Amino acid sequence: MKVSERQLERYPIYLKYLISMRDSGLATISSPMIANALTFSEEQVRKDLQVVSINNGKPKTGRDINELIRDIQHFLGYDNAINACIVGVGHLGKALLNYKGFKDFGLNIVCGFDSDNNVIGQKINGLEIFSIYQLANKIEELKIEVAILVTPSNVAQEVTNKLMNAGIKGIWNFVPTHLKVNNDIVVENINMASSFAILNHKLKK
Amino acid sequence: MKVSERQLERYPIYLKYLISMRDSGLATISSPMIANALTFSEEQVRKDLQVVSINNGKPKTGRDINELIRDIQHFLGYDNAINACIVGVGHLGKALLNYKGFKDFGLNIVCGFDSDNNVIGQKINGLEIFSIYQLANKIEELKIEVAILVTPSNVAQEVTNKLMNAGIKGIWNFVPTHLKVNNDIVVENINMASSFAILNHKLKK
DNA sequence: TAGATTGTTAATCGATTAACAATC
DNA sequence: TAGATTGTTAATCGATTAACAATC
Repeated sequence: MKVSERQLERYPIYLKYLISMRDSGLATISSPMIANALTFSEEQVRKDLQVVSINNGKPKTGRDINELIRDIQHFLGYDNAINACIVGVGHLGKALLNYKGFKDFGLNIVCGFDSDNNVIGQKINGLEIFSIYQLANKIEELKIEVAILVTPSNVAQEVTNKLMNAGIKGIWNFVPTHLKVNNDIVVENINMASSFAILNHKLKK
Repeated sequence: MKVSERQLERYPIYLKYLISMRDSGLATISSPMIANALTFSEEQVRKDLQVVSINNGKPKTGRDINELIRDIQHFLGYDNAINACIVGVGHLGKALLNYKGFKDFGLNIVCGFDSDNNVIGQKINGLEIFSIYQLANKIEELKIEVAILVTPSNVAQEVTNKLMNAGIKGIWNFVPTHLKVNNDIVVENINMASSFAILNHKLKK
């Protein structure tokens, strides 16, 4: 079963909503109800949920909400956490080191890296900051698969090259720079400028 | 001329690349060259650039790089800055208050808001933090159009309601919660869980 | 001139929406 | 039973890619 990226993006949104509904005491939920709450179409919700659900829904009642939550979490791999590091301990890097939400989606931050001697050796939120020269060692030792890239733009590609040499598998790139990587490396971008372009465009009409 | 959201997301990516090429001394650039650098298809690049360009490209040479930069910046509204505020001065809120990159894309952060008396009245990066009770006043006084929402999840909707009452026009939502808003309010989400779902999915196959 | 790149029009591809019989 | 919701199959919609004549 193949899923599109748009579709993948929707599952965490379903999940958040379903958890809040469960916490407010709901036991079952229907696609039209979810669709209405999240302003998706009900056909889309039904299709999306079919893809991840082990059991069928029941006509007239919908789906068991706990089962659905479990199925989505499993599908998204939340029960199989990935170790990650923060690369670049500036304002945003520090904020991400302190962010509590990552473990909710199976992302386990184990340390940070920086090139600045003033931060190397420090602990932030209990996580040690290592020198960029220790990348290869620590990635292997701590079984780090993903680097969360939050360096200044001008060094992003150079650091990316180091990460590739150090054996990283994926890069979650918060830097507004297009990274060139080997084609066995997975890159996913958080691009604030792109997101804001949509907001701004909608505002101006 | 209508543009899709996917397309809008690409323009800031073009822009970053074009500026770096200009800074390295290039005067003109062709669609195939851009396509190759950013791993887009050349047809797509050509179509995208046609939409925003005032002048046509020249067969065999391509487009004037400065003109192209100007056209994209104008199309994205970067020459018509929008005032915004940070709502919620936690780790991420502080990082965004300190972030230098916003003004590059026409976003002018003018202040922050929080409910915690320990931060109200402080200045971060020269920007004053006001009480959430001053929302309506300050939004009018400082001509704030956009709120950058970085509160805890559990108060996001409640704060959103306050923002709507205070006359906000757009919300850039960094909180992983689906916001219910009046349909004259523009919402754009930065959803880290959604982005990570894509990364994780690609990693696991 | 030859050839790379352009702009435009047509074809393909993929995702969303609609339709509808099945069923709890 | 009646009716809401399901799963599935077909239709539509929109975006990307391909084709190709025009041109610097």
